[in-house]
Amino acid sequence: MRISQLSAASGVPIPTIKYYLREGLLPQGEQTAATRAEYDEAHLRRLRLIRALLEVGRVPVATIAKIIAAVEDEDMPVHTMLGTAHYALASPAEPSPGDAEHVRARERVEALIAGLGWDVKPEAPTRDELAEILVRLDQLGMPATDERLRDYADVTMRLVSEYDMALIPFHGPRETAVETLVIGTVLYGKAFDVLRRLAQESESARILGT
Amino acid sequence: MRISQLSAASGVPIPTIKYYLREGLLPQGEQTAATRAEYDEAHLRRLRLIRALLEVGRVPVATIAKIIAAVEDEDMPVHTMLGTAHYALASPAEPSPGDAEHVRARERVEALIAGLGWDVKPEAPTRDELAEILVRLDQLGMPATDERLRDYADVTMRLVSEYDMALIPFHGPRETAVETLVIGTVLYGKAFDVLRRLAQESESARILGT
DNA sequence: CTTACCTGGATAGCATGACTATCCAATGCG
DNA sequence: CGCATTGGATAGTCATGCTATCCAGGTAAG
Repeated sequence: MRISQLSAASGVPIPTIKYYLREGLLPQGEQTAATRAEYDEAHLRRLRLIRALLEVGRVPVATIAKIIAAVEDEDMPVHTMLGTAHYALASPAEPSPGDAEHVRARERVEALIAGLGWDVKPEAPTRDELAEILVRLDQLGMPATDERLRDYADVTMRLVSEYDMALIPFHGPRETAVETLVIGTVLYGKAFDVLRRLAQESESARILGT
Repeated sequence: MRISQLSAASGVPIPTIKYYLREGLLPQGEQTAATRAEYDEAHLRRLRLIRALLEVGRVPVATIAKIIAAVEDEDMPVHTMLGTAHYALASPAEPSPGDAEHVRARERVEALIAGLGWDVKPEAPTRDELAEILVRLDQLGMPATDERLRDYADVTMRLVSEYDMALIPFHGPRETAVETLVIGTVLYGKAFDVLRRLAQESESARILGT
């Protein structure tokens, strides 16, 4: 299919598709002539993934590009690729990881992870992300209790191991594994968020008698 | 305290504080003279809330302004105020709520909510948000099973009723109730997200034998 | 006093991110 | 044959969230 058909099938304007091609989010089509290239189903699928990450997950274009680059680097082993993709989805580095409050929160995070017996790399950016949230909660006068964190973590792990990770085809094509991981992280993450807000509304109505 | 002290105490630059004042995120200080105003602890607290929502939750300034406006409208009953704040936190309207796919997904959402016995207003934007995610998952060839959605929802409701809503001082000052709700939605929502990513990393390491 | 420094208020400018528009020469289909 | 389409390149746009500059009135240490 040509670019105009790819555009029609996906609903993405041609200039935007060209932009994604430039940014390396979408692989080049197969050149059939100097001014003609063919696109296929894989491009359409990739385009849908890009739009889902951008529009639902608000993942920056630059982050998507990093993930794609890891997929396309055939020399990278699958677990490294998945790790790269995963870390790319972390929020951009927080400003504070230096002060005393953050260090203390960071220690609470270490203790939590150790207590759960989780296997998380010491340099995972996720650790600082969580610590930063604890700092903010403290500053707002609503510190998170160990019990609450622990409970959230237990529930999270159950769902992750039962669904998110159980469904990843680790030994299939690399592209598919990353796709499944990213969809699990971003789209189901968002689904979780929305369900939480729905549950909050329902509980609020129940408590306040609508 | 004067603006320079507020700035020093919060770490937010003076021009940024002035910007928040202009946008109505922060109430005016008490004017003590034509060119002098006094700020207090409430301003500092509000500033910390704003920064947490912006930096951790990535909530747009315009959305924060809407929430503040609801708090400041003394005529608005508490449950209306909480509803307003809550809906303001929904993602900006999705583009598709018209086509056939979305309508079908929307019906699945209705069925889910009904099946759970949740009390959610028919016009809640959250319904469309969830439907939109289901549409994307379908398009990506990874449709969400009813079982998975149901399981996510059950777990979510347990945590929400046990923590998020249980801790809201519904009958205290209106400002505090909204603050608690918003923190519960945004900061704990983010904490959940980070815990999920930590759990995913740990599971991935376990499965791939690191 | 007085003089250097803050203030609050107003206006304008900037950086980033995600597009969108315009050109251009080379096709290629009818 | 001739005109719409294509790929590639370059530049412009729009929304956000600040940041910088001015200005005149006010404060406060010496």
